[in-house]
Amino acid sequence: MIRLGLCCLFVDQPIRFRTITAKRLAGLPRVEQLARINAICHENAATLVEAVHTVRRLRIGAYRIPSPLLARYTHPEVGYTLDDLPEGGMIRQHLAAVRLQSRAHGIRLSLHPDQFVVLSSPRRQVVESSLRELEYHGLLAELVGADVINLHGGGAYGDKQAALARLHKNFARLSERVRQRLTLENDDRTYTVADLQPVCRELGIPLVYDVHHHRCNPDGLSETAATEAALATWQAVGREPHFHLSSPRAGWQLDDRRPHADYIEPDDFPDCWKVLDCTIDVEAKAKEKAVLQLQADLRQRGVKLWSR
DNA sequence: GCATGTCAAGTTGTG
DNA sequence: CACAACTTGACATGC
Repeated sequence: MIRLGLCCLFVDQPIRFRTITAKRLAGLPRVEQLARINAICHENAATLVEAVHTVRRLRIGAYRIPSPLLARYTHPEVGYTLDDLPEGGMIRQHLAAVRLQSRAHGIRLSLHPDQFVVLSSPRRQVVESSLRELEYHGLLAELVGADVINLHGGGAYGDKQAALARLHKNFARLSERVRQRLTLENDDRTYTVADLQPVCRELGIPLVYDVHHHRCNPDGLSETAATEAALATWQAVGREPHFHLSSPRAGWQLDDRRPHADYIEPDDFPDCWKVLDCTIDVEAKAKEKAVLQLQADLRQRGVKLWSR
């Protein structure tokens, strides 16, 4: 059975997450900073409850939580912990409600730290801030019950093997709760499935196969072979596979096919995925509308879809 | 009122 | 060598 996932945001549904910049907070006294952060985090946690509820109502089986949910959590100047916030307890309660709701309804939750999180960097500061950011994701994942923290390989710096060796070494510095959730994803410029598979096997972590990135950044593997390679990493840990799908905004024939389209072109859905039991995050600008449209298109083509 | 620019962070590839 | 792309809302500033 196929489970399609929504990534972070909604277009039609009235669900909006809030944020604040560090610069905006910088001039305020600490108490005032924490009050502003508290209001945003509290609202975002309540919004997340609504998001999961809405996803369930729309019969969408997976949801990627926005990383900045707890705004500026790891910022060196204005960072904080939940215990620093006046309503930290309430925020924890909302996040616990998300965990219970997602478990009760079988909705799979994931996180995807952004491009600043790089475990392969030769720069110490970059690695240190990445570790901090990943620990924040680990805390959030534990509180809401997300089983995937998905990361890219990062830069190559002229030597992929050396870079992956650094990633390998830095992985050991992560807490248990991050390590048991971390996954690696092939990207559209540097690391392919062929590059990442050995690292994933060594680390005992799963590989998130993004077929759109594979089409932009090929490695000689067929889509079937890449799918098989990724599947093996999920089977090794006894968990449901997780893939990514998107369609190019400007068509496959143009130079730059990396930007994502509003919707998924059904023909871009790999045939070899149609019979799998797996989660597929839909990366499309039209967000929940694109997920619902693809569900309808796949159903029409006889694909069995998750629905409850 | 509306358009525009800025905001923590990394890296690659283009012009 | 500078800068756009990945990506999005909040707010300040200027017209």
